[in-house]
Amino acid sequence: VGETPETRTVQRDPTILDLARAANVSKTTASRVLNGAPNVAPETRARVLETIKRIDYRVNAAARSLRTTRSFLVGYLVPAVSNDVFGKFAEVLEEELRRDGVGLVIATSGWHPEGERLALESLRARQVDALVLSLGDDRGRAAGDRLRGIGRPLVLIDREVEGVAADVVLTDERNGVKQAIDHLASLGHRTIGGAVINTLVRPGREALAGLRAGILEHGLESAGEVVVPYQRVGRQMGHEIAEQMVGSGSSAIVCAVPTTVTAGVLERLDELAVRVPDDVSVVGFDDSDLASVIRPRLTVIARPLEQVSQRASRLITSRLGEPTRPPRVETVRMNLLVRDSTAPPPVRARRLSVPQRSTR
Amino acid sequence: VGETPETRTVQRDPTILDLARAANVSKTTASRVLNGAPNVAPETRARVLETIKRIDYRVNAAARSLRTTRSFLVGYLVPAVSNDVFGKFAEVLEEELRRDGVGLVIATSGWHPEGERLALESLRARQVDALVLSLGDDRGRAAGDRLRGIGRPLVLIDREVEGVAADVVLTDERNGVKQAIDHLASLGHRTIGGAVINTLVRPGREALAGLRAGILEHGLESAGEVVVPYQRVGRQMGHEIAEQMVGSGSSAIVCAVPTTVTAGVLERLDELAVRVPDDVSVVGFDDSDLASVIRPRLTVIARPLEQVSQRASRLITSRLGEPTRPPRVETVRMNLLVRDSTAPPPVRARRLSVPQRSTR
DNA sequence: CTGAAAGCGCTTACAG
DNA sequence: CTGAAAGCGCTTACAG
Repeated sequence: VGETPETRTVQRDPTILDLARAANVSKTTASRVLNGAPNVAPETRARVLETIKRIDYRVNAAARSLRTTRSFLVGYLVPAVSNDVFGKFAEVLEEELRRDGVGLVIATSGWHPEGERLALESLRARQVDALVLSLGDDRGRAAGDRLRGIGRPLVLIDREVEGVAADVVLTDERNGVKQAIDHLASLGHRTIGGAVINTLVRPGREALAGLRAGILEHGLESAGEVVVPYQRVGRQMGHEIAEQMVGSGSSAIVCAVPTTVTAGVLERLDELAVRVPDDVSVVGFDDSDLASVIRPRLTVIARPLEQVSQRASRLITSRLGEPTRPPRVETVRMNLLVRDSTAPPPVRARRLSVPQRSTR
Repeated sequence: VGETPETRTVQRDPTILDLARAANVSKTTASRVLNGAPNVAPETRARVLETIKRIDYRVNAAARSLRTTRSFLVGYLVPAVSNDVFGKFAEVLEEELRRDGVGLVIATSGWHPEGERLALESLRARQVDALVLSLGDDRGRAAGDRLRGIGRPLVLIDREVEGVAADVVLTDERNGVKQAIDHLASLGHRTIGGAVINTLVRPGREALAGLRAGILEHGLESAGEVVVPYQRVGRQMGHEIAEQMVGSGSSAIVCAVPTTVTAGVLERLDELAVRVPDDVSVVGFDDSDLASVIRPRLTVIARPLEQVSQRASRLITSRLGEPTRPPRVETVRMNLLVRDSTAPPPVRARRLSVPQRSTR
């Protein structure tokens, strides 16, 4: 009542036209200042900048995107953000991208192929400028076909998909597992069992290869291999691993699996009255909050999680700036962190392995 | 060479005009089908739908946003997504919102006020339709002033900011802590210490109130209160809590703090050769992967994390559909989950408390 | 150094 | 049930 139309229009956010008028310039000049273009007189620039603050102007992201065909959004497809490792990836990725004014949209697959398809679709619909992918399967034909059709820059984390032009950040799990076995062998272990994440993803394949290579190289005996499907990631799976490894007389277990699984292994070993590391040594995988809370303090082979996501973010930035450059593959090393869950094998076990040793 | 211009234009995504032409309708009709408007002839609709599939059309999000002034994006401001609890919130939130075709953009504050300001700013710039906030401080004037200026629907998770019209999902930490104390009192504990998250946030204030009320109600003795600043969330803080509580003769510690802190408490107790639960009982807060991995299995008061984020997502949906409805406040209860970290106090301690009992 | 004008791909009254 | 046209808020050649 009694208000002028102007005062009632307060709700509407100021547009670039409002800004231009308030600063007494054209939209073009206002836009130039907004985008840091060089050809603007210093006083003009200062005046526009001051006006931006005064009227609390911020550019309309949708309009800018429509014009530039860039959404300034990157999507991250991930099995579960609540997972200790993927959560860390997401966190660092977002921090890095934000410096370039790029936002991170997440979509979770829930560890399922169909969920992954849906998540990917939602990210495409969102018209992200690039995608970072922690896929649940990098081997199936479906993965490759689907990815090829996306038409946006792709960064794969620890995955290799054939026939897809993507930038890739790899971790050397093969070497990581080898480090673990070197460590165990030097402690005197002769019979070693291993659990790896499913071989549909590269870390599983590499860890398995490292396991076999290490055992062969040191002339050890394998107490068996367990492959963990994504859908079975959890403590229960760990229980089964523990049972199998104890059953086959392993004095050390390399757990190249998510930490919840390793926690299940320890849990079951404890229930079976098998002491760690006195009776059995355990090596975990990755060093997150989760691992840090487990007792005994876990000896782990750890991916440098921050480094992986930093590299992923840099690959994105460089790719967005130079869309046609050839795909890049970067590899980071894993680190063996020796703590309290590994020790020399018990005397009994050592004795048992002696005859085998001399047989060779 | 020799290609027609058409074949070279393959890169460009089809627009609604391409769709309309291919389906032999107008842009208007195409748009109607896209948005499920009712007034389209069944055959027309079928034809357009078929064409959408055939040419793999998907609507340009930026253009749609520009027209509708909706970005179909919700922002989640959070101290750290790698945190077990916030990660879970983010995950469920994304799953729920996706059903409504809404994406989730995250921004992390790194537990710092300045980081929070920046994160909030980046979310605003992203022009999200609504914001979900896990703030680091819901008391300071800054929080309220900043939030009031946002001009977008707000959902606060476990926070209360005065003078801000926001929908809110609360957890009843006061009652949760009371449940823990009831439990401890019924086990025979007479001297109880407590640690709570900082009182700049509601859970800290409520937990502290619950702690005091419970101790008073049962006529117990307080072994002291420790308040944990956000910046000090970590195991080291837990060490200090353990030392203080042991020093003041507490036979039970209520840890209404992030699980990493509680893990630090257990760690230090172990180093001090104080057994849990034989010498001291410990109650943790929240039940995540982190808590599930700690030994002894933690008795906890737990927020129903999925429920909290589901409610948050529903509040958003309803708010977006009905922007002017009055703000809603919903409260969920905490659950006491009794496991292995709580037991009757040691006999010595029980004896000590007897005289006090009879003195009353 | 500055500005007028076109156009990005949609949605939505409006008219029929 | 269908379509022509306007316009959302920007950026970017183009001209001066």
